[in-house]
Amino acid sequence: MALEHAILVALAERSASGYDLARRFDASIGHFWSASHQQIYKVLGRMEGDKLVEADLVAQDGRPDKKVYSITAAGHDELRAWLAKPTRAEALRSEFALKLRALHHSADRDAFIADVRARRSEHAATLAVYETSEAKFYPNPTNLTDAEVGPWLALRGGIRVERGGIEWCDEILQA
Amino acid sequence: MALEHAILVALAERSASGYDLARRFDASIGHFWSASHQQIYKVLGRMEGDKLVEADLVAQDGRPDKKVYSITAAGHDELRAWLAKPTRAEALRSEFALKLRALHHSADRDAFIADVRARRSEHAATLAVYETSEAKFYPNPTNLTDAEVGPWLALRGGIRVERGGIEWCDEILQA
DNA sequence: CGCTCTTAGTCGCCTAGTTGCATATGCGCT
DNA sequence: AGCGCATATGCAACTAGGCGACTAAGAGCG
Repeated sequence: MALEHAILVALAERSASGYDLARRFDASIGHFWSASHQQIYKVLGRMEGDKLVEADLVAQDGRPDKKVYSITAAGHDELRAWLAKPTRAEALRSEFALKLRALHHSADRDAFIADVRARRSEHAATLAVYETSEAKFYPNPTNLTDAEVGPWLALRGGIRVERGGIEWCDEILQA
Repeated sequence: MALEHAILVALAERSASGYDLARRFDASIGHFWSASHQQIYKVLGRMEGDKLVEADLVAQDGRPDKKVYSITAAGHDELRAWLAKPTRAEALRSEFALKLRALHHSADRDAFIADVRARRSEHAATLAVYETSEAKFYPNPTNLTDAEVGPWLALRGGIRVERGGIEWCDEILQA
C-alpha cells in the first residue's frame, strides 16, 4: 500500500485533483514512485472512504469540474505513523542484471551492446533532469530550510542511482 | 512475466527441482530477482504446460521424490528471444526516498536517524556478501571465461548499488 | 515418545498494478 | 464540419506476486 503513502505525501505538500496528482506522479514524485492515473483514482477513492483524504468539488468554466483532494487530520496521523515505521532496504529487482547473468546464451552480442548504450543514455537523460532540478530548486545545499532538506536528499539519492547506472553501463561496455 | 525468464536463466545454468530453485532464488539469483517458493512452483507449472521446461521425476530414498526441471529447446528459444529484446531502465521505486520527501512531517527525528543507520548496515551486510562472492568466484576479473563475464558484471552492478546506498545513507546522516 | 528441522510440493485468498476502454467538455486547427 | 488535443474522471478484466496454511516423510535430539 505504498501508493497510498505516496499520495499522502503528495497531498501533504499540496492539495490536488486526481488529474493533477497524475501529472505530479509523471514528474517529481514519480521519480521515486510511479503510478498510472487509473491506479491513482482507484486508490484515491478508497482513501476517501477511509477518511484519509477529503474531496472538494470545484466547478470550472471552459473545462470539466474537478474534485480537489486534501489530506485530513487522520491522513496526517497515518502519514506520521508510516514515517515512524522503519523501512527495510528494498531488494533490488533488475531484469537487466538477470540478462547479464544469461549473457553467454545471447545470440547477438552487438544487439546487447546497443541495448547497454541505449540504457546508458536513458540514465544520462534522467540524471540531467535531476541535476537541472537540483540547480534550480536547491542552488545552495548548505543552507536549506527544514522543508527542503528531505526532498533535496531524495533527489540526491536519485542522482546517485543514475550516476551508478551510468558507471555500471560503462563497466559493461568496457568488458 | 519476468520470473519466468529468471527461471529460464536459472535452469539454463543448471537443471533443478522447484525446491532447489527456491533455494537458489534465496541466494545468488535472488540478489537480482527474488521469489517465494509458492510463486516458483506456480510459474514452473505454467511453464511446463507451455513446454518451456520439462520435468523428470526422480525417486530418492530417505527423502521425498522430486521433479527435476530442465529447459527445453523452446525454452532456450524463448530465452534468446528475451535476451534480444531491449530492456528499458526500470524506474526506481523507493519507499525510502518517499519518506525522505516527507521528512519534515516526521514527529520523531531521532527514530528516523536510527532507521537510516539500520538501513546503512543492511546495505553494508549485502555488500559484504557480494564482495565475498566476488573474491571467491572471480578472483581474477581481467581473465574471465565467456560464461563468467555476465554473472561477474551482474555482481558488479549489485556491488555498485549497495555502495551507492551506503554513500546515500552517509550523506543523509551528515545533513 | 514427542519435538523440531529439512526436503518436497500444493492450494487458495488477496492486493497492487497493468492494459484497454469509455465518457464528458471545450479549444484550436484545417 | 471534422479532427486531434488537453482537461477531467472513471470502470472492467486481467496478471503477477505476496502471504498463510497445509500435507507428507525421514532425521536427529532429549
